[in-house]
Amino acid sequence: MDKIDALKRTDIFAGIDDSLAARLGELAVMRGMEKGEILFHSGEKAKGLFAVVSGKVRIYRSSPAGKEQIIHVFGPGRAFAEVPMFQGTDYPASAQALTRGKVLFFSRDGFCRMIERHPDLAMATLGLLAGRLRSLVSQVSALSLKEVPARLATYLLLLQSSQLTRELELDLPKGQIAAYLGTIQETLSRILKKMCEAGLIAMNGKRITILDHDRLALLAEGEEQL
Amino acid sequence: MDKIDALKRTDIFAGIDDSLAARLGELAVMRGMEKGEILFHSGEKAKGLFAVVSGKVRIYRSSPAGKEQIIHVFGPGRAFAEVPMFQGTDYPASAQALTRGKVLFFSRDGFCRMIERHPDLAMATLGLLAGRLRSLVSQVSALSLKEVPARLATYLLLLQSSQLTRELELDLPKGQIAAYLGTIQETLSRILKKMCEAGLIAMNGKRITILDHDRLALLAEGEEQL
DNA sequence: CGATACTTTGAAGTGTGTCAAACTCTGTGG
DNA sequence: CCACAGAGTTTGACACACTTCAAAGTATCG
Repeated sequence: MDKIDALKRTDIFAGIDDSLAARLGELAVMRGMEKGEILFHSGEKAKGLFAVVSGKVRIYRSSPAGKEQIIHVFGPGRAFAEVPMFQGTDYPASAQALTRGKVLFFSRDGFCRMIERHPDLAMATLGLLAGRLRSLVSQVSALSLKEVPARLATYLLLLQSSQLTRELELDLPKGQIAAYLGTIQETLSRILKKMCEAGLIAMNGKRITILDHDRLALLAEGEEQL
Repeated sequence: MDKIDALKRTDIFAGIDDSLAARLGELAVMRGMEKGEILFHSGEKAKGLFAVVSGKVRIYRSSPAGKEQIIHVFGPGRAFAEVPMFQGTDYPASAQALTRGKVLFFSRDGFCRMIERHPDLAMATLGLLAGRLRSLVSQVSALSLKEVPARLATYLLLLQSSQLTRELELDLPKGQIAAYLGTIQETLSRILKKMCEAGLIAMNGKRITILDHDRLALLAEGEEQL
């Protein structure tokens, strides 16, 4: 896939006009990534902005003790590392490839100059940041207000909402999902088991079927317990 | 309450500087809403951004079958419809006033025009959102990676960094601080006591003195325990 | 000075993390 | 095709940080 095509498929640059796309294309560098590869570390000086072309990238932070909290997981078409473009200069979190794939890279200076000159690009970026802000706010409240079962229920319902059926396939290994939910594999495993026993879901490896959508929603709201 | 005041109390524009606030203030329109009033319908083209000044607004979607799903309920200070506003897309959900109240409205056209005329407004708003994202990222990771003592230590050091002396005054009732740290009054109280006993701080009501800055910093990093 | 809000302290209960081990699945190479 | 390695997953026993519940103590303000 060529660069211009790829960048038109990203959330930030969707809908831009051709001449601008061409110029951004000159700016962009396509690069491959291997599974497990670190794209940047938290605290490092930001060199630029990324957009996923193929594969998956996780944005996370780790504690000295080695525990990790996943902040986001981005798939094709999603841009990341925008924050240091506009505030501060170092990455607030680390990025690692979850799979083999490709990313587009835009250097910081070039991108900033583009934004200043093109108001609609600025608007698109504002939209992107506003969306991120929203998801982080709900992540914060979930982490501090809800217990793991409620967070898991929310996650399952979110995954399912993008499906047509009552089935869903976990898009990440369970350990990664646990890290996203702010917990660990073992706890996740136990809670999934409880959910099965309670008749809320059925599980078969990575495939999960929602059996009782309403009670799962109650659980997600914290109005009911497991 | 006047417009400038109100917009400074909103989540997205909190911490905005005065000149920017003044310019946004020109753009903003304060309007009343009656209980039950529909502010916009899902699928409508986004005309702008709202922020609740007083009262409550619910964001909901209704299915073809007539069933309604409430997605959010927003109270004073919360902005909504930012994403579609910045992206120029349709409203993905509907908004209805749950109570009598007031909202601030920022029209998309006006905002766009202002951005075109003042590119620095775009950069400033981007910087604002980016800064909030940065702090939210830290909050998310702190909640799951650090224990309460470490979060509290971080908070104290943050408060103190804006002071000239080693003393600091708690800006919120302790119950509120506890909520911010993702815990409860009682726990906070106990940990403060422990910190006193360990000689890290001295406490006198709402006034706290940092006695051992270095060890507090180690605690905040999770490198040491209480 | 009394009422209300805030804070502190104690005892008991619980969700979740830790450690350790067994188990399953997948793909690889002999 | 089987055996093996390695990652991912599940399970159990145990420890502990934190919450809950309850009550007493302390500020603050009319």
